[in-house]
Amino acid sequence: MTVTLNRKLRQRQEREDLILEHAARLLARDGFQDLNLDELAQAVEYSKGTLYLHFKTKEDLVLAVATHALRHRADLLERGAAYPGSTRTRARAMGFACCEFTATHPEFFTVELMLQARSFWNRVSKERQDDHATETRRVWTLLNRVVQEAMAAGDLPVNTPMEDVSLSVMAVTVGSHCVVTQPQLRAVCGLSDPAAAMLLHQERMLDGWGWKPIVNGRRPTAQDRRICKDLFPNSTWFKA
Amino acid sequence: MTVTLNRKLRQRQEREDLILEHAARLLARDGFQDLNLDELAQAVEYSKGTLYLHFKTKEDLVLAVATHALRHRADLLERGAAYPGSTRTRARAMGFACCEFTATHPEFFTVELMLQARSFWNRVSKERQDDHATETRRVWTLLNRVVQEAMAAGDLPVNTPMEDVSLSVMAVTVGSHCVVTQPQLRAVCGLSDPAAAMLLHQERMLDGWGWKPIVNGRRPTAQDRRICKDLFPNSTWFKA
DNA sequence: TTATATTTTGACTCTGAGTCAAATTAGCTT
DNA sequence: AAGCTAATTTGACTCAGAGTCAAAATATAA
Repeated sequence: MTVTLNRKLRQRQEREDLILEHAARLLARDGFQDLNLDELAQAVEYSKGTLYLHFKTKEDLVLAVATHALRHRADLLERGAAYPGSTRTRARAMGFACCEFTATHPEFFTVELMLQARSFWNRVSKERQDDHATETRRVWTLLNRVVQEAMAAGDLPVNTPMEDVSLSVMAVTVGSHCVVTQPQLRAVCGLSDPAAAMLLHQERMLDGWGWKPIVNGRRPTAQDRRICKDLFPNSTWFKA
Repeated sequence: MTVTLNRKLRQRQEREDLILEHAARLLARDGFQDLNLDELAQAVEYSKGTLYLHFKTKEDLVLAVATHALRHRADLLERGAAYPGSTRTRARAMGFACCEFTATHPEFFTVELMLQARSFWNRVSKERQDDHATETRRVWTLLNRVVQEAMAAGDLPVNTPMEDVSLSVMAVTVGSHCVVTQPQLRAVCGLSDPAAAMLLHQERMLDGWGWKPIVNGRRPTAQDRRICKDLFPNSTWFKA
């Protein structure tokens, strides 16, 4: 009885994961607009009707993909935040976590930008909204904690507005991705490595808040290599 | 003969401007997805067919709106860049220009984010692509020039990578808007004034590059008020 | 094996972008 | 002004794809 019910729930969850996995792949390839639910149904070998047993709308499905990715992002950031060393070292480790994340979830930022649209949130179920809010809060809390600790450790001026620091780091992260990804702009400026640009901008932002730097020079690559090796041994994006 | 032709071209341009004006309004209200071309046709009192005499696709139309806004943005930034004073003062004036711009063109950043999508650029005419590239280049050149001058004036360390500075400023600008506009995040962090957040993050980014600040304190509002009064006398967003 | 409940399906509806043959309007000529 | 032709404008139509739901398929119970 309950055994059967459990198995069913598990199977349902497995199917949902399968859908999300393929959806993420197609999103990365085609973007939101060109994501075709008939094609997705074909890919997962279920009917379109079945997709709608899991998700209220296309937007709902895509939000689920985003939240799934965001959860992974929070996980990576947690690993970064736990790296031994000064607060600035940990901040950098979190920067690397962002790089690792963008490499493993190329669909995320594309989708993240959809989340701006009022119309998007109107078409989304309450539960998935809450799920997304939960993961957002996780990331937010994580950032705030490190900023807090930096102030406590004297690595950041006391009375620095904690929330502004966190917000600015988030802003520069998503913004770097936007800017570096935009085709028109890439044509104009020399196309730099997205991961490197994101890291660089994050570092300058932290400097801007007066966060005590790791070293005075600009290229402490020895430590960088170590962090990457320790935290993300399979990373492909790290250019030493 | 030529007189007639000129009049026709002028009327065509006027009609296009009318369409763009209404499209911008509807975009700000509804976003890209919910912008309805039947409704737009009704609003401008022309048929849908006529819209398609001007624009290849919905994306083409929206890109035209974006480019129109971007041109205005470049104009405002030019005014900011020409403000008398140190390079840092001018940089701040350009920050105010961004605020003025977001206030007057609320549709822009919404649309700007569409420009990430591969599918978007596939559906757009070559000419409008070029128009957009031109204005993008204007903004880019403007930023680079100020950065260059800052280095020449000794306000920025020599050998600062000019393009990285410009890119980071663009990133933090668009990123701030993204982050502050996203509903989920606004719920999590205290909702701050978007214009203020954007300015603050820009300033910290410039500090991060070691751009010599205007004063050492955090609130040089007397000069701020003067800049705003001089450049954007009708601005509604400035909170002194 | 049959009856009933649950799950899955894909043909269908409906919306809205994009098209194009027909209607309208403007320009020219007598 | 009337008639003719070219240019312009139109809106009913097509088509793609999101979302629905009655019917088919499958699982469970008796």
